[in-house]
Amino acid sequence: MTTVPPPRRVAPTLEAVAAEAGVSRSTVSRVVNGSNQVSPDVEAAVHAAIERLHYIPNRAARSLANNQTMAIALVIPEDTTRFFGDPYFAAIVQGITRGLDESDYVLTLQVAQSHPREKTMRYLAGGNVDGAFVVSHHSGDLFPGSLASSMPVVYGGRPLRPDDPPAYFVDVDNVAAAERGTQYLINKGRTRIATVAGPPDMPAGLDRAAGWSAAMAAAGLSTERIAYGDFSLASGARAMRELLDRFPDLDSVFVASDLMATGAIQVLLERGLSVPGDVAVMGFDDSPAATSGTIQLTTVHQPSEAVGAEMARMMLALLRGEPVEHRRIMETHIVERDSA
Amino acid sequence: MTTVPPPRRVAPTLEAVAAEAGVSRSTVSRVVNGSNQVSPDVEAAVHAAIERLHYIPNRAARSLANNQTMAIALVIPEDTTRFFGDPYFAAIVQGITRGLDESDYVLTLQVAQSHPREKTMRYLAGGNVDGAFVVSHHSGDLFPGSLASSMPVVYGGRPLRPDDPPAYFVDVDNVAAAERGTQYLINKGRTRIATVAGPPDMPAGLDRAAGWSAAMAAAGLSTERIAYGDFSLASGARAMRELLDRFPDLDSVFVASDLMATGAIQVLLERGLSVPGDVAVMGFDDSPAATSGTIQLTTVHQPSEAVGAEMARMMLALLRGEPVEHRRIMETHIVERDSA
DNA sequence: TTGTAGGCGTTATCAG
DNA sequence: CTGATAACGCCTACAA
Repeated sequence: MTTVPPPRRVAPTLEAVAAEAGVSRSTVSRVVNGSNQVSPDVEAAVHAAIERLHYIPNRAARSLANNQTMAIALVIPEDTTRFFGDPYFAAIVQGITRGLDESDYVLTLQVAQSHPREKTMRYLAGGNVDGAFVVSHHSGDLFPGSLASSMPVVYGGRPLRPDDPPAYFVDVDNVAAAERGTQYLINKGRTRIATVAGPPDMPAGLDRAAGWSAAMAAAGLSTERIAYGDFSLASGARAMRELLDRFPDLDSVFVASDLMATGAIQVLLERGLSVPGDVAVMGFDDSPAATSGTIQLTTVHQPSEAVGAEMARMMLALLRGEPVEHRRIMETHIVERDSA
Repeated sequence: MTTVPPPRRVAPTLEAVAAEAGVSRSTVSRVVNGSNQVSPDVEAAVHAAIERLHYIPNRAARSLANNQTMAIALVIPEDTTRFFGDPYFAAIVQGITRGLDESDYVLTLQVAQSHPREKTMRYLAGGNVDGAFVVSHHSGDLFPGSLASSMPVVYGGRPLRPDDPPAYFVDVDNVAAAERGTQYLINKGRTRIATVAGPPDMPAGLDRAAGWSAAMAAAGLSTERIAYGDFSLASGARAMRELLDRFPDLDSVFVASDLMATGAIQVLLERGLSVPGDVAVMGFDDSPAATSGTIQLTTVHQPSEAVGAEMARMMLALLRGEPVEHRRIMETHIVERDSA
């Protein structure tokens, strides 16, 4: 049982440093902000004083004075558990924080669960951040363009809604990547290639299904063997069962995520089918899930953490007022392992 | 290619609202802060003005004036990917955000990767937050007591270091919970019960192993069948293999996390052993991982999200200056499913 | 019950 | 190159 001490801090201020160094506040402010208009000796003296007093600038005062919060929101429009259940997002967040490390910006977490999203909007609209990252399974269905007009917004993954006004985002070319993944299966001589697709209301789900479809069509193969999951392991298993029941003749499957692929493989083995012998399976992501199962996944690698880092870079540039291209597409490639 | 508009906001201020409502700033401030010293009609008028102008208080100004940041740090002393790879943490974060929802506090994410943790410390020491949540696999190995003396700190999970000064934390009784889980196996008639323990440098790993050990000893059973993992799925598989190699006679295994249990089961099945027939397996967590595999896990349930919510409640109380007990222990119970 | 006046710690504009 | 001197938007005695 203890009560916290009264809040008022006793941190040294600019003023104190100025006194200590025998100069004016303005001068201290200048050296703190790295102005080059200060004579070397004065600068040294100030630095010494700062050191001695352990001075750290007060963020609130700074914000108030120059109207910048030095904070960026990380908006997650859904349940954290679900969100982070997908290693892809964890990696993106990792990349974002890494990308912001060098800067003075701080990340504030905004979990906008369905209902109280109003609080989030008020927070953002209240000018409490200088920009926002939006990353989600259903990116774009939630954030009015009004937001983007008041501050830089960078999306992780292509927003679902039509591009008006054009949004900033970084993503991979899911269509092309899926096409290539499917082509790999075709090259291996597979012909009855099924797919476990992601939800049709998410860009990644949509695009990967489209890529599979395109590759199949181009090869003159049937595109009827399709089932949907929601990117979770369990849904992958479910979809695989459905596929097996409806198309017992399938000889391979292109799965839209490693997590789902893991579930699919479990079902395959459970039914006594060999992988890749009877059924080859191709994943997507190259997340930790790809190598944590019994069978190492052959999969389409996408640089998730790099996507996050790129988002950070984009945001920083936007914040500096530099011109920035709206979309940044990262490279993917196939990682050959044991499942196909 | 677009450049962002100049940053300066044009948000209405207290002043503007005052003018609009025909009162003074103080009065507006009072109604905004819910003072009861305002006559109903004036209050109504002010509210109307606020509504009309879409006024939102400026956080920086407020912070500056009353020396509170209304922000709480969420400190994660490690790789996000690894951190969120464990559903337990995702759930805790979920609980924290939920618990903070009603309040005006905001969460700032501090990923203190090994090296630049200094930045984090400076940030915290700089008075940029009013408190800090610390949640990690290795909680406690990193944060000097100095931090706790300058602001409320609430840990998720018992800190590893001796309790001086006593830290605030919420956790479950891992020893007792593990004991009960092991006892369940004993009650089922198992006798050669192995364990896949967590890392010995984490409280949860330590305590659960101790619980298993205690239950075994109390029943006069051998405590030699032990292997260690790091709470990841892959490590669970690895440990299970080791166990099988060293103790081919084992008839069950108490695993310190569902994720590891999932890996263990994969290995068991792979080796042609039936679960729970040949080997019963008991998990720990009751996370989504418990029900996402082929075999539904019997496991020790711990209320992860509630832990987070409780952390938030504790923090809020601390921030209000209310007396708060240092440790809050949440209940666990066994969930019977198919693996044991 | 309401208004006045300072101050919170910085930055920015202008003289010197 | 350096130092006054206003803001920045809000809170809070103190007065009225």
